[in-house]
Amino acid sequence: MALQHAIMTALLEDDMSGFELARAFDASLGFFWRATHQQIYQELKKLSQKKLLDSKSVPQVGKPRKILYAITPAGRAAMDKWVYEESRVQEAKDDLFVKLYNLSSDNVPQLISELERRREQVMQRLYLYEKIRRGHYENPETLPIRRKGIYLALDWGTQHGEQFLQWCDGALEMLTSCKDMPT
Amino acid sequence: MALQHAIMTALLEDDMSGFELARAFDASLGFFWRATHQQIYQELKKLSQKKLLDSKSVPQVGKPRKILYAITPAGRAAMDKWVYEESRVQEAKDDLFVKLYNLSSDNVPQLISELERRREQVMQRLYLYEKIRRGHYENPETLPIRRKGIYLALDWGTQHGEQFLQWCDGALEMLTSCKDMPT
DNA sequence: CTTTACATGTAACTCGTTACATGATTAA
DNA sequence: TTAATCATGTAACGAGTTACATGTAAAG
Repeated sequence: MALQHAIMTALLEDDMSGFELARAFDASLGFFWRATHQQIYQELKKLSQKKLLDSKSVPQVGKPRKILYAITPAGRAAMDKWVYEESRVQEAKDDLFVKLYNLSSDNVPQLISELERRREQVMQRLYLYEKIRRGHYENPETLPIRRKGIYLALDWGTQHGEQFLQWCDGALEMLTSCKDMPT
Repeated sequence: MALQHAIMTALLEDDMSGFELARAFDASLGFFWRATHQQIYQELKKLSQKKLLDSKSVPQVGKPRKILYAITPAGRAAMDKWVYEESRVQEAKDDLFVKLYNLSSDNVPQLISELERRREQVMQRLYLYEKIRRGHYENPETLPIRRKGIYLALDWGTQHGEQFLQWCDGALEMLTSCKDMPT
């Protein structure tokens, strides 16, 4: 049920529409909890029904009307409570490693290209993190406390990405040597 | 649909019952794709229906009967095909970082203890990896190719865990200084 | 006689994905 | 008039979780 909490997290900063939330997820929170717009719209509806969010239709000039959501006092209380609760352990789910369990002389080239693809994706993500860091998190010690939390999350993302690249290089080396001298 | 593939991966090595599979997941494959016994039993049934697995009831002495599953030629073919397919990007889903986005002077102590809890869990996992490595993967270069893949997966797990510990220490330091001098 | 390990399941529910559907406004 | 951006949804399905249910056999 963390998507609901991720949505409310974003709404603590600013009132937003479903569409704006979807963009906000793409730009930041979604690094740690991905969501499609469909799911966001559904969860917004549920949160409204539970009175954790208020909604109002806002007409716009030159654009279709949007539905703005704002967190209610009950919503804030629910968030405070949630942060206090113990979260369950992160779930390990990644095809890539299951595929590695299936490594054979036949599929080495396939796994090499899969790793190269992942490597490229992770590098792109790292560029993005670097851009955000330079733009908003140059001096972490001087940030207000809320921003420090975000900084720490992004810092994890950065280190995690760098670690992946490092591992990936070693893995590619090993796989390449498998390909060259198959047994 | 990767749980089905993870199950077949395990069955490539050995015929197993649902119960044995659940244990195998706890001991190794589950590091990368967690599953409960309920889900495993359900997926085994589906895989049997699709003729990717054969099942037979095996009586045992001193224990209840078990249902042994074996991968069929069609199952092997499906696995080969799956490894060849492009896997979708890994899904980022972790409460912890969403909670960090909610950092405030009120919940700093809570997040500190959450991090300490995680740190402990990761250390335990690292001990386990280390034990496995010493037992079975001392000389990765000399392993048969399939085992090299598993080695690489475990190696990723190890590096990933170590990276987390490192990040965690930095994060705890920052959070502790927040607690000491609140603004 | 009680606990632990072995062994297999069902039902209800929530979460997440994919495909489909609609429509306004602006710029080329 | 066509494409791009903004904006909100529904329906069907598949994946995953939680709670519940049942029973055998060994060991203490």
